[in-house]
Amino acid sequence: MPPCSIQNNMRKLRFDHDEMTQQELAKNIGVTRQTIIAIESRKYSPTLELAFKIADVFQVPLEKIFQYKPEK
Amino acid sequence: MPPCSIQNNMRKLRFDHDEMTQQELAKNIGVTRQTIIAIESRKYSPTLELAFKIADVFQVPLEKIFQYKPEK
DNA sequence: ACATAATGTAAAGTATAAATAACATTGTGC
DNA sequence: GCACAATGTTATTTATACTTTACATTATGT
Repeated sequence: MPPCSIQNNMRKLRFDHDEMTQQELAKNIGVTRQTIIAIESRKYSPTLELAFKIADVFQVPLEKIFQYKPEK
Repeated sequence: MPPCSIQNNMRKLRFDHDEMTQQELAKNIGVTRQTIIAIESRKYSPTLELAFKIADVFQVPLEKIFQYKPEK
């Protein structure tokens, strides 16, 4: 099913960061693990706040993690 | 009253772009004028999709428009 | 003064992100 | 094999972004 229109490479970033688990990431940015799962699997897009927080954790610019892909 | 934690300089960008009106901007990105008002006045943050679309219209990187300011 | 364009404000409804909880799957090590 | 950690799935609920409508304010021009 066509999830959301925002791509991301959080999985790669987690593993590049000492194989950080979803649980750890969730705790770092103050959300639940389900939210991480949903974003990684593109069930839905994160809010802008969350996107910034995630970029903060990985110390990369937001656009290096999230890319907008218009549906068509 | 500090509503949302995301700052932006959309007003400046609109006027820098030939005084683009809220109505025009709204139409360009496919939302209503109320949404533009709410975001500009920081009643709430845009979704990540919307933030990307706005950056697209003004042809600047997302982070040049929106800055995250953690509440403290 | 009047008309109109641009911006602002507020209420009620819809859509979606995030929380919470319970259970299922996959993988790794012992 | 079993135990446990990490990830995935589903469902229900809460919070919030966005829409729609209607009306108010401010500015500009004739």
